[in-house]
Amino acid sequence: MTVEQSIRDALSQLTGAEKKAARALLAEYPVAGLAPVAEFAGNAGTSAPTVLRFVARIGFASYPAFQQALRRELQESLLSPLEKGRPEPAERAAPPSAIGETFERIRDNLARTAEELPLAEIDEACALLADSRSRCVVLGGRFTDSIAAYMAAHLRIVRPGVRRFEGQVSTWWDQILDLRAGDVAVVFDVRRYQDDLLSVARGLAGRKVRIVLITDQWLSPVARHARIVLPCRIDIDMTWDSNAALLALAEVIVNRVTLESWKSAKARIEALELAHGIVGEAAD
Amino acid sequence: MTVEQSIRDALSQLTGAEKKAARALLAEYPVAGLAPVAEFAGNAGTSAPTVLRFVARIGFASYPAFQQALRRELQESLLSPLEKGRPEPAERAAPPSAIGETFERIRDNLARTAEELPLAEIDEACALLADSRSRCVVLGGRFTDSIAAYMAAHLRIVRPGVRRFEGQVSTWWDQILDLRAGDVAVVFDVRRYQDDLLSVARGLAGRKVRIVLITDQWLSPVARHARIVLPCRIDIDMTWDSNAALLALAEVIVNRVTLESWKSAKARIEALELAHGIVGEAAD
DNA sequence: TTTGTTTTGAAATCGATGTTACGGTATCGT
DNA sequence: ACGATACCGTAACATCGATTTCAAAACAAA
Repeated sequence: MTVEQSIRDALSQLTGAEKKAARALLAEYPVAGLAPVAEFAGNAGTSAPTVLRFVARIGFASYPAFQQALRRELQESLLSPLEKGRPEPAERAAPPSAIGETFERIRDNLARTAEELPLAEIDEACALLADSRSRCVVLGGRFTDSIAAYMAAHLRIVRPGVRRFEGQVSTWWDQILDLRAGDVAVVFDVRRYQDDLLSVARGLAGRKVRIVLITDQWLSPVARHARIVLPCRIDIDMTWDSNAALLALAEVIVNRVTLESWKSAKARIEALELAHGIVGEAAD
Repeated sequence: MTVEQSIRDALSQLTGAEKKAARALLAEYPVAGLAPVAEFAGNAGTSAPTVLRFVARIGFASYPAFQQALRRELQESLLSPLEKGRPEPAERAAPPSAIGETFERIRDNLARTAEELPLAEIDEACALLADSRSRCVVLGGRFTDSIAAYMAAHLRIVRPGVRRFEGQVSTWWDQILDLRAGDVAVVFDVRRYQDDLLSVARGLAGRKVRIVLITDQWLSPVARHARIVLPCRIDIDMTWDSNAALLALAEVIVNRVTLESWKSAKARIEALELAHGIVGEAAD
């Protein structure tokens, strides 16, 4: 039994502040534990006594004993460079929990989606999006709107001319007027297909806007007007569908587009980092 | 200049007993140096003062300083070799099915996340969220804000009193005043941690609001103020991180909460279906 | 061998670190 | 709202470990 496992096992029985210590250690395993207690505690945002109670709880007689165990483990793992950290999922006793199962289903959806997705279509979609001469709008339905937002937030950084349709549907029509033939629209729509999306899509198609549709396996009616259709698996047999595959697909596309238009993308990313980014770095 | 190199450079100028120390360290690098001086000296077959002279000779002010350097180095080398600063996508081989591979990585993240997530913590988080007496706010950072929105859109249906913090950060402070002790906040924050989120979290904690933090494996600083911390894998070794695991986790939680508070949830869902839903069905 | 120099470890010192005791505070149940 | 319980961090304490001193040992040169 490795120390890491002991911690994960005991985690649920730990008190609040002890959990802080546990998390800090797991986040920087095992180095965090090799520091003096005070430093460890500071890192974890708690006090030294709590850290000591924590190591006692996971079964060590003293802090030095705990550190020795860490060193010992570390030495062994360094000897077999093959190791590379990941424990065999087999040896991990995963009690068949509802939660694990749900995750499993979501992963399955991802796998099937990846299998079934027409690669050529994705390529074409990425090519369309990488062409920075055209404008680009992103929109989605009731729940998928968030995913549209996520994608737009990234795309906007990579290339110019990205807009998102949000809020009142009626205002969308005004914005459609700004679009020209050859522009690109990314539409998210999954079951409980919304007919306002459909009519907007019709409007877009009317203005010769190319539509990239990201939908479910049953295909939104928007497909009729779409240049490219990318179906994802969303069913997980629970109250709510899972849109994780849509998000993953959006991420794949964003990364791909970033690569394809790296030259301009890089410049934009750096400019934005300067104006916006550094702020977050200091936190710690 | 790594410590190991310093040693090799200095090796020739060391005295006999000091060389013993150097050899012992190189033989079990860097673990040997993480032990207390006496142990190190014993291992090397020499005495503590010699080890100290050795450490001084290779340029450290003290033994603790030397150990700190070792830990620092170790931590960096352990950070999955990927992590070190983002490589230029150009130099990255983007062979045939880059797309399939990316999907693969995202799925891997989901798998590891599911493995490493503390189930008990999720249970507790769900219990908090299923308690409809408390109010509940959802918020996220630059990119994760969309995921917050997604989660809020679902939660809002399942239970009453769900708010989302969006738009101008300054307006959040007003809304915090509406919250009472025992209310719940779901905070999404991943690397490039934003310090406005941190300060808001601090504010929330000050008002005794329970914070459920969904973050990455390196833990947002918000963790200090969080009641529950759920770390997800986000690294896929590309320009952009993948937040798919966060979304999946949000979905898992939403489904779980829906089940737990099914009685009230069912009524609300049906009511909303009537007011809002049927519209989309006909389209096709 | 003897002398002067360098190197080394035993022992003493000093400081830091782990540990414990205690009082305040939050949390939960009544 | 109130009291009981558990939890947590401050502060005092004790121990261990890093550092320094110094004298003996090893070595080199005469």
